[in-house]
Amino acid sequence: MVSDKAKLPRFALIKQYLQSQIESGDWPIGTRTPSENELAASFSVSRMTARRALQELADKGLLARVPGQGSFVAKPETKPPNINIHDQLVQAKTDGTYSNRLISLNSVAADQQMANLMHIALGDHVDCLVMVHLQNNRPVQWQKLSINPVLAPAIGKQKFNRVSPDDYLEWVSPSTSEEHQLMAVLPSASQRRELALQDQTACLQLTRRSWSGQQVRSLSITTSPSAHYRLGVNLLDASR
Amino acid sequence: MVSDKAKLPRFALIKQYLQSQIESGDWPIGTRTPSENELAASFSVSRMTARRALQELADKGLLARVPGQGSFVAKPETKPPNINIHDQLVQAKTDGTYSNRLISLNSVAADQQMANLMHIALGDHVDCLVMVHLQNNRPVQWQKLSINPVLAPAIGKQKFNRVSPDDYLEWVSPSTSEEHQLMAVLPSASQRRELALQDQTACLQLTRRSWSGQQVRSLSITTSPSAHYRLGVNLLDASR
DNA sequence: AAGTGGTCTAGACCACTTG
DNA sequence: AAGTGGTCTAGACCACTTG
Repeated sequence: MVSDKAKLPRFALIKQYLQSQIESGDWPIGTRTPSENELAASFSVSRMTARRALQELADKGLLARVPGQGSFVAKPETKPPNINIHDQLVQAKTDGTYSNRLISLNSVAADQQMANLMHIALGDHVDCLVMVHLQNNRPVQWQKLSINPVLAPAIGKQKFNRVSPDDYLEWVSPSTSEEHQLMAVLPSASQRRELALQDQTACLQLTRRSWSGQQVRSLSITTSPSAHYRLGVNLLDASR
Repeated sequence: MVSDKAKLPRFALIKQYLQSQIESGDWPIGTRTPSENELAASFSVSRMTARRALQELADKGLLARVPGQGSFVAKPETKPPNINIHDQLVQAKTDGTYSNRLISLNSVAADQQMANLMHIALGDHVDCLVMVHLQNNRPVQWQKLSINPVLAPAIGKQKFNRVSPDDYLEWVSPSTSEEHQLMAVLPSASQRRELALQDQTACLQLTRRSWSGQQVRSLSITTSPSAHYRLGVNLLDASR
């Protein structure tokens, strides 16, 4: 019962104390906390140890430290909403209910827009595949994926189906950074057909550019009907 | 020229050195960095100072530190895409080009779904307003905002127009946490009229629930045509 | 046994804001 | 002048993995 508490290092105990004072509301926003020296004295600890507790809470954004004045309880800043763009088909992949269907695979010459987006020369060749991702054999996402052949030359020889090209790409050439853009679109006639949509439905379209170091690795456009694809906490089905 | 470098504390210099080795690719992923003791020796610095450089880079995710073994260059984990949900009308608000038009403002009794979502009792009253947000007098966003009157009682007396109800709410009762859900929808006939949309367009719909401590403060549904509202890096207009 | 990172101490000097 | 946080030192003990 007490055993796990005894193992906590001293700076963590001080941190716990400070955090509980803040989160309980005992110290409202703007309150001055005990100084490093005061904490060091009251916890019988060196100043460096007291300092560490304060500093780590400041790093977390709970405190603001002002040289010459002291440490103050900070206004909890609104955390950037953590919309997880990647987790959509992950469940299906671990389930084993994931599969996909390749619609086309071509090597095409880049037009001006593609060249700009992929930072290559006009006319350079790009591997371009169009496919549909399925869960339990029902199409849930359409994708057009353009790949820089310099970074993933063997793409034409791969057989996908259980493995998505994105996962394969991540394997042969991990992305070092990504950019995203999200918008709502109406699917084209061919997209509707490939997604087996009866009537006109709004779709979320995610455009993603992945980099490997200084080079653009791939450009992906995924389109998913809202019935299958929502981002964030599910607030609408909250009727429990 | 050199003056700003001279002011950097020593731990920051060591940090710079380590970071440059990592980012230049000289130390690929998995490389073992010099140990705390080695860095301390080569920079003529105490171990605690060398340690700080390594520790702060580990906190940033650039290094992984393993007791007994050493510090290693870590795989840059894909940062959660930082889609900033709030920044959409911010520009207009600082410009002065923002305004809004109130469509309705009612106190309504909560139905079962609303009661569940707002964590109140069935039949409790909720302030509910519907409005359109404009930029340069052109409608760009439709909103339905439901407010817990316990937390913002004076809402009926406010005159909005240059100030959005969201900003007012944030003023009288800052949110401590928020949940979001994003989906694509087709606007209803009345939404199309209020947004002055000629033909059917796909819209991004953001549902947001804000909390003040343990209580639900407000529930907001915003709907914006994609022409006005995209999230993330603009990849499609990248034709420079 | 030698090396690693994790924690901690008791000092020090600094620039800074406060009464 | 006294207090604050920011930086730094030269030690210490620890649990741990390595040859």
